[in-house]
Amino acid sequence: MTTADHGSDTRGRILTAAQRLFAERGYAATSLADIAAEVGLTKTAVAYHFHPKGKLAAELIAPAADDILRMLSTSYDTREALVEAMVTAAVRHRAVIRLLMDDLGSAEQAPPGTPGELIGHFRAEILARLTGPDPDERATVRGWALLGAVHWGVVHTMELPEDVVLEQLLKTAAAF
Amino acid sequence: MTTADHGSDTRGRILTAAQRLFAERGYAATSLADIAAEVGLTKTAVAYHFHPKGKLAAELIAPAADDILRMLSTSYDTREALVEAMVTAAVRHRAVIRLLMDDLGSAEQAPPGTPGELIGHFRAEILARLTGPDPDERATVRGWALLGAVHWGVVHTMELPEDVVLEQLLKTAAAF
Amino acid sequence: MTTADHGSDTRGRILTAAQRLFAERGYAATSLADIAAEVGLTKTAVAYHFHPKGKLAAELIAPAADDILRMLSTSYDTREALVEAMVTAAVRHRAVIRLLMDDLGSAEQAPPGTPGELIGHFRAEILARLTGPDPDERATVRGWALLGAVHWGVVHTMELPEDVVLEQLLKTAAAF
Amino acid sequence: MTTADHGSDTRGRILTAAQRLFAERGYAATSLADIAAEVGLTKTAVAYHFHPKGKLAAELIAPAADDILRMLSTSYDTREALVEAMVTAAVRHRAVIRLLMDDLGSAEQAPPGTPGELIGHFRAEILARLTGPDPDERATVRGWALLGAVHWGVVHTMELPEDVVLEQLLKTAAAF
DNA sequence: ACTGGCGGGACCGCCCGTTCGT
DNA sequence: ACGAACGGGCGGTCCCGCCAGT
Repeated sequence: MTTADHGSDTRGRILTAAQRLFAERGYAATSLADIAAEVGLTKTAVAYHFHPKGKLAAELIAPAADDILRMLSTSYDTREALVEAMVTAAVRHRAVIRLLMDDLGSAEQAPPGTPGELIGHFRAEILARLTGPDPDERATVRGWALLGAVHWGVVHTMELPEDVVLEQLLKTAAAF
Repeated sequence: MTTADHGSDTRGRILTAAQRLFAERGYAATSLADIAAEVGLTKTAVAYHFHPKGKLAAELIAPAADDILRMLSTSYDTREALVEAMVTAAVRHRAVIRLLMDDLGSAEQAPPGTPGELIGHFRAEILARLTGPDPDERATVRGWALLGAVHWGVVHTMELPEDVVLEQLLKTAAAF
Repeated sequence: MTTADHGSDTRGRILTAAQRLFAERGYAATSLADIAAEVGLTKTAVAYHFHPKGKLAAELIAPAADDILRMLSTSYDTREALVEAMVTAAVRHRAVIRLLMDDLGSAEQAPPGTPGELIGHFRAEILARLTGPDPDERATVRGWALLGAVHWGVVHTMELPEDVVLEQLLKTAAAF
Repeated sequence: MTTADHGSDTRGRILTAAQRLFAERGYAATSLADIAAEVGLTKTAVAYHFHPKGKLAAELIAPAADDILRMLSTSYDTREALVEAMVTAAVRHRAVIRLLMDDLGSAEQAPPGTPGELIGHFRAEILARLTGPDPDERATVRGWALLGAVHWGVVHTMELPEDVVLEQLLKTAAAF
């Protein structure tokens, strides 16, 4: 209605299926055929809509990436505020957080231009914000630990209500 | 020198190379050819020593798996003691912890008998120990978060001195 | 022309080529690449149409297997009638008889479900019908000899006219 | 005792094992490793004694081949006499007849020099003797049928007493 | 918008043959 | 005489990408 969703929105259905499968098996372990089968199409149809495979991931993570980018360009008064923003973003985009923080960074060789490159920078940037400039070794460990806590806390609790996860994760992260 | 190391210990060199590559790219993303190239051999030579590919992973994680198993069969007085044991084990085996906690669980289909199955149980068991029996949703989130903190805290700080990582991670985990 | 033959009937051409090569070299000794080269395709294209390799064999022997099955479920008045039916079927399907009676039975491990298993039963069943129930050793030898006569008489005379082979084989078999 | 059987006659044990496996699975489907395992050796040991794999087959079929050659250079008064000689030879060498008449002829490409070439000539020669010079199509069919009868009658009755097989096969062959 | 057909490439497993060393 | 170690090559499977149709 917003614009014009032509034919029962195949694109959307592909996106949804891909999101699920990527979240379950990971990006590299999910083939176009798997996705196609899930939607009831052929591999070609999927490839038609999302040309190379990477574009599927790119489109899925786009809103999340925007949020993160915005977060990164914001200056928070306290570390607590930053952590809160981070956790909130992670929970809101939990369906694709694995792609953003793990999968694409390792799976692809990250040739410049692909999302893979971007992922690497994300993690590095967020870590930098968490640890401050020129961090010592201990701060680095703490930073990664926090990132891991949020990541796993979100990824492995997909079946739990979103607000519960958010609330608890905020509490947990604050303890760091 | 002790007994007779025939080919300047090719097996060991393969193991070392594989450990590095698995840690960097993950199990599934590392081919026998990659490992072979790293050691200066052909795929065939690698396959000769470890056949099939899974045995390589199995041998790499064996000591770590033993430690974890021992940990799981031990009853600790306090939760703190359990966490400490867990963190210590994770750090000591940090070179293969990714295989143990992530990679094999997703990569392989986990047909019964393969290590993949074992991995799944590991995580579930450890989580159960952390959260106690019949946990509520919040405890579950906290449990996964702790696991994630340890995992990432170890995996992404491979170039840092082991004792520093251990010390800091113990502190961080205690805060949970 | 009838309906729509898309790619000048590649499937059929593959089937034909495979039939020839299987008959000449045997199933196991014929690779997908061999077949592909014969048709002017790549290995991939062949695998696309018949996947896995076993399906090629399965499709080739299907009509013959049906005939044999029908034969086995028919009760003939005289032994002569049975032999005649057997010879007729063998000659009619001479292009694939090697697959049916020899190749698949030995080549594949015959894990239940594969055609290999079926082949073994075929031979055993036919033999049982020829020798009658609870045969003595001499009858067994005679049975196998008849089977061999038909098999070789058909397989090694592929370039001879079908009706000549049939006629002569019927005469020969009757002498048993 | 005749000469000097050095080390518990490893050669002989390899030969025996190979004979069995070749008879069961066929030449191509039997690997050097299979044979080695059967004898309790490594592939290398087998390869040491029989250099390429073909020599194993060659040595196994040598006595049988000699018999056949002698048969082919003999002129028999009647066709019956020829058939009798043929059947007798086949039964006597039944353990390797599959190699002689089937396996090597198809498995190897028969590059000149290998036994494969020889096999092809064997069959052609024997057929020629059976059918006479310049045979018509019907005689050819009959010839192959006889060959097949003998072959299968021998190959599929390996567990039966040799004399029973011989006696019955002579009778059967006479009916042709 | 969607499909069938096909190519190219990579990976693992298998097998034979060979060079060392014992 | 025999074993450990290693190379080269092939076979089947899977996956992504492309092109011509519809």
